[in-house]
Amino acid sequence: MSETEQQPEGGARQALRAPRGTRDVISPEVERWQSVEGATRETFARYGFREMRTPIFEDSVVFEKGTGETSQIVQKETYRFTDLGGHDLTLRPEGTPPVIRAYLEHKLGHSKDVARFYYIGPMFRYERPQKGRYRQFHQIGVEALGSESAALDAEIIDMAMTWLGDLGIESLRLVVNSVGDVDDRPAYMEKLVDAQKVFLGEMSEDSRRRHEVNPLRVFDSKEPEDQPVIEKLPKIIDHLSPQNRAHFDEVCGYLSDWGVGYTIEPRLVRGLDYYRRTVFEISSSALGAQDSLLGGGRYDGLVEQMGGDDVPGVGFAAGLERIVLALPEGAETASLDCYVVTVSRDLMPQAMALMRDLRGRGLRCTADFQDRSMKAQMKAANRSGAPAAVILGPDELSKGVCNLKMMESGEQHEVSLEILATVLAEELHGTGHTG
RNA sequence: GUGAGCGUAGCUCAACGGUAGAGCACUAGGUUGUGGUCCUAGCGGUUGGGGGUUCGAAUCCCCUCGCUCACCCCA
Repeated sequence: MSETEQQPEGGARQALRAPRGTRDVISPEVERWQSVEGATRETFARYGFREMRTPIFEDSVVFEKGTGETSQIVQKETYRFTDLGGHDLTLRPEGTPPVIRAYLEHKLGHSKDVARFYYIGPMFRYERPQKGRYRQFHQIGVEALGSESAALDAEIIDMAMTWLGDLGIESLRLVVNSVGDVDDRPAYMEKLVDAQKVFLGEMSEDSRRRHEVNPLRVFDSKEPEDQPVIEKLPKIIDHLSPQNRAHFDEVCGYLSDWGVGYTIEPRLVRGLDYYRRTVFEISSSALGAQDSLLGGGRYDGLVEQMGGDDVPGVGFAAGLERIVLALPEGAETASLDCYVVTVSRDLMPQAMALMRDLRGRGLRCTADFQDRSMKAQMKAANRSGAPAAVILGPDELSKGVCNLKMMESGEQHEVSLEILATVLAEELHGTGHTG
């Protein structure tokens, strides 16, 4: 706990960097994020979900009650601090508890309709960074509160698969399982713990620890030595109560009817403690060790645990960074319609006026602001990716025209300044450069 | 928190004990008003930071910071 100053920092100038585990999302990557976000909003809207934006920090109790005081996330991975007013706050490590907090705070369950929300935003966990894992990462999540219908579970799983498929992500693998609830979980846990005790000597050190902390997670072990043991342990899927078994079969029935490919994975046990009954996970082989793109499940009981009525819920969260990583290569779209080039620097006022006019008509344009030679401006125009260059010189201006040069073909012709915007729009449309 | 690998110009890399180089990129010129090819020239690094060994360190040793991958955990 003792803080020792250990930062030589000898040199005069130490480059400033983004904090460990955080990153800057810069063009062209940021355009990929934007396209994912746009497609996400459209897809979710088709299923009746509305966006909810909650604060990125909450009173720490929100996560203690929601995520769980004993969970690893809350115990070891939160960015938790006391603000100047003495409030105990936590940067949100996941999206579900804040949504439920807001649902309760604003009495959104009042109508008894199923409340459907989605969120997109940063989450924070103090972990060792790795491929597809960051300290500030971004999640896209959905929550549906107010129904325990298996149809809802199936719909949400279907939406998740449709969504990721529409984004163009290939090699998706959907696994589903049921982890039971109060009806069958306590009895099963006893059986599981007893069974594990028999094999303790054969289990890895990590799994012996899991046995103490969270016996279910032994199923998650990747240790080779644990695999034979796991095979012999009782599976919760075989110990479900009749009603939970029926619920799970119904979910699977829907998926089968719809042709959604899935695998029942008895070993799937999600990390968060609040999951009940249906759990699912979608992974992609396009990623490394952190191959889980999306995970979710039902969390009946969580709303009550957070101080509300007994409202059932189901949802999922997906990692935006991982989705972007798994995305297929896409063509870059031009971010400019034209680049304005002047023959000499004293024409800058005319160039500025022209650009104001073009922008007013909805066209995207820019120019060189460093008084560089025309050749340099043309190089910049080329680099900018703009499909067209608009050239202004004394000759053109005296005639009230400009030279419109299409960069790809190299063709160039005079166009009256008055109709430039229209002509340009037509040219761009014709060549599919409207991006 | 644990383990392994790696940090040299904007980028990708070379030099592996004798005071740092290439390609690409960038800038300018060849073209007195025109980019993307070509040619020429130029800019650019106290080799992540600190300490040590040595006559001499990018190169060897230690510490530190960071990156990467994996464990863990999870999106």
